[in-house]
Amino acid sequence: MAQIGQILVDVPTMQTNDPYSYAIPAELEHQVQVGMRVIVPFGRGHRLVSGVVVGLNDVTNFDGKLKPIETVLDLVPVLNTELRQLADWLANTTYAFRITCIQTMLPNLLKTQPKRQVQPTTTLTPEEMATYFPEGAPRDFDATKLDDATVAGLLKLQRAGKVEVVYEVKDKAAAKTTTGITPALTPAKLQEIAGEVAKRAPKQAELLAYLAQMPADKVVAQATVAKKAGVTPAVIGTAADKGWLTKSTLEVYRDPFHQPVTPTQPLKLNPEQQVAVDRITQAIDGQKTENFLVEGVTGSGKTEVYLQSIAQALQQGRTALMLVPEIALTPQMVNRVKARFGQRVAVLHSGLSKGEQYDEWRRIDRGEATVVVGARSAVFAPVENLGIIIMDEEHESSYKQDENPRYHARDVALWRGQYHHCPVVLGSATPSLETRARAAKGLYTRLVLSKRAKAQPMPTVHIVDMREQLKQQGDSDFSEPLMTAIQERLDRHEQIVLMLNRRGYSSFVMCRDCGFVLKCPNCDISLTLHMDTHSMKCHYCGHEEAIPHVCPNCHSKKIRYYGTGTQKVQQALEKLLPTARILRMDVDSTRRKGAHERILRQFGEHKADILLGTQMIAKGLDFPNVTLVGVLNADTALGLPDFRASERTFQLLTQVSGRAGRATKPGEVYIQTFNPDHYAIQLAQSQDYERFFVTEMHMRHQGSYPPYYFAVQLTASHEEEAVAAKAMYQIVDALKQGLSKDAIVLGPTPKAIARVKRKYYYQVVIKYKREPQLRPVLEQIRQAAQVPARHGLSVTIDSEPMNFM
DNA sequence: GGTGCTAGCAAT
DNA sequence: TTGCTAGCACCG
Repeated sequence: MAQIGQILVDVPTMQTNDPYSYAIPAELEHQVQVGMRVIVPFGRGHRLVSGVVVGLNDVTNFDGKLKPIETVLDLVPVLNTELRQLADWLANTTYAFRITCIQTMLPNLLKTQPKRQVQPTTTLTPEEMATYFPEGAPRDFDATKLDDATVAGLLKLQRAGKVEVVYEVKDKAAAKTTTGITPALTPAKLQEIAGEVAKRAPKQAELLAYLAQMPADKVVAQATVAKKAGVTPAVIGTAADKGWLTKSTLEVYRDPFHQPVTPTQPLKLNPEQQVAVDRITQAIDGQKTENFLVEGVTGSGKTEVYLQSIAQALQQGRTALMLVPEIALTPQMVNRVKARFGQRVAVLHSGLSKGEQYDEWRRIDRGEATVVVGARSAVFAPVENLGIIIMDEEHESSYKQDENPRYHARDVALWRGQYHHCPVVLGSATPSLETRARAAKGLYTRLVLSKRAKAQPMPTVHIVDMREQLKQQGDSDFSEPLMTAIQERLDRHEQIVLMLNRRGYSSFVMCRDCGFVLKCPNCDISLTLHMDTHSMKCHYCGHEEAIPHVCPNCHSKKIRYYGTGTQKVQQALEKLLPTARILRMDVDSTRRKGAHERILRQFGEHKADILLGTQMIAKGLDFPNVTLVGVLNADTALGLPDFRASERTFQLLTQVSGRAGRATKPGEVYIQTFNPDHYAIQLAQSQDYERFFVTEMHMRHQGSYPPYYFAVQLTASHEEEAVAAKAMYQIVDALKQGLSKDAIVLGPTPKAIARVKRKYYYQVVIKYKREPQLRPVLEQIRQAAQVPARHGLSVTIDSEPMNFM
């Protein structure tokens, strides 16, 4: 039996990025296994922290005295070999701490919560009690939440030995339980007693009869027994007292799916779909790590290809993982998978409560669910024996996490595909340039679905030149052609989707006399007007203040609103079309849990004529009665200083256009723009992805951008601008010394939004093709950033960033 | 991330 | 000389 455990402690620092050795006490010898969470003492005090066992052995090269493991938190390992290896790989490629990677992979409830408290060791004076323990002892001791005087006072008492600090590590993992029932006697005996009590206690007799036919080794929930036997829990209680049955604690799963779904059968495939399914299933059968790009126009039946490929994997006795963007994880999508695979499906996404997430995770971990559908973090689902991994809407930027570890789910999916020798299928109507370029190089097998499955025509796309509109009819959010088209649909009782592109655009307050714009006191951006709360809000830090009536700068009363928010558009639209029923969907109207689904359901039931929303309406919606899509401002994102601006605009316009005319009725799209000649808009009109790809690749080549170059972004932030800037200049020096002449180092520059949450941001972008020294140089920068991190300077490294701004 | 050690400094 | 604070290495 192993004497020593290698533990990764839950302290995210450079020095603790390698495991520490701990002694395994005799009583835990048979409990501790690799992959389990433990609690260990750490540091010079008696602080307790949680950790994860990453190795067991009998020797260690640490020659000090080992501390013993305090507690084992798990009965079964929470991380298998694959996920432990994956965590190491992730830490290396994203420059994140190993423990942070592990935490990211586990469901929320498995993250432990350390708690620090203080309690008196001797009798304190009444004054001391009153100042430091007004609510009694022990009390919480969280230095970040207490004022300095209290902290200093308590530390003083501690030095005097009058109080002590105690630690606790709370494990939040809790399975939901219910009372379970098992018969305590043989069926014959139960029947005998039933006969005896039949006259006096008919209910008890009924229960006994039910118990008699229950399988002896099975535990049934009390609620089920009560319902099936037609008795109240009280009767069961009496029966338990008489020794006829035993009660036990039964673990149950919280079921996030309340409505039953009608099962579906595989649909007939068109020739293109058939080829795709054949190629993918070949790879599944051959246990081959072959990666596919399924490039299919909206409505081409990608989902059916996914479902039939999954079916093949299941038939081979293997499992399937399907990733979708969070926003597309609507009941519509989930139901399609559930309808095909029923109880075998587990769903993971942020809409579930933490308890539900944990339960779904355990169903997967125990092999009870063999199909997993989920958003980004579901790529870490503990599925074993994977037969296929699917990533829908592969180009979505939400697959990249924008906090540590800054991983891209696509890379993780490819890693797991290699580990399991199974195909990875990337699907999109508008693949990311990176993916499409890799397919061109032969790294992915490209499968094209060019035809709409139900043979509907593609929608007709019109471009409305808003410069002309401005000259003719003045400043309005609605052009004349769009209004005519809307009116037509209203007359025909058809539905309309209107999209307001919010990226880089919002309504702000400006003074017409002096040009003063109301800005956030913490961040470097203007405040956004919110009519629902009648306030000005900062979208970066959440700062909120009253709407000014007088200009704070020149005291003029001519302070007005500019820009276009969804609320303002809704009001304008209501004025123009008083009879139309309008539903609004944006960050504000969907903040409450379930609001998103409710709005979509209402629209699906035709309880509204117009769905007005931001980007979130562009994805995955399928409403047959929608025959018109209007994009109010196509080009607001084009002006952003980001090399992906064109790609994003093209993708968004193509996607939202796909919402029109999905059934028998033909669809029309109106795109309002001030840049009608821009290639992203022109090619979105002709729905020509290939030409867009070629054009954009040319632009990327010209600018030495991905996918021609790799990119790493480094950011330094500090409350004082000079500190952040200085740190970044030092980093640039280190980069220039360590990297080859071929590496392009851009910056340092202040970020486009230089100040967020009271901190200033400076960044550098490295572009390179081959840079063997990159990793060691970045590791060195990371190491050097440890010390100043104590003084509020944070340095982040983002490999292949999604936002260049 | 938290801690006790150490150096440096001011109050006594 | 003592008391306190800031900076810092270290935690198994």
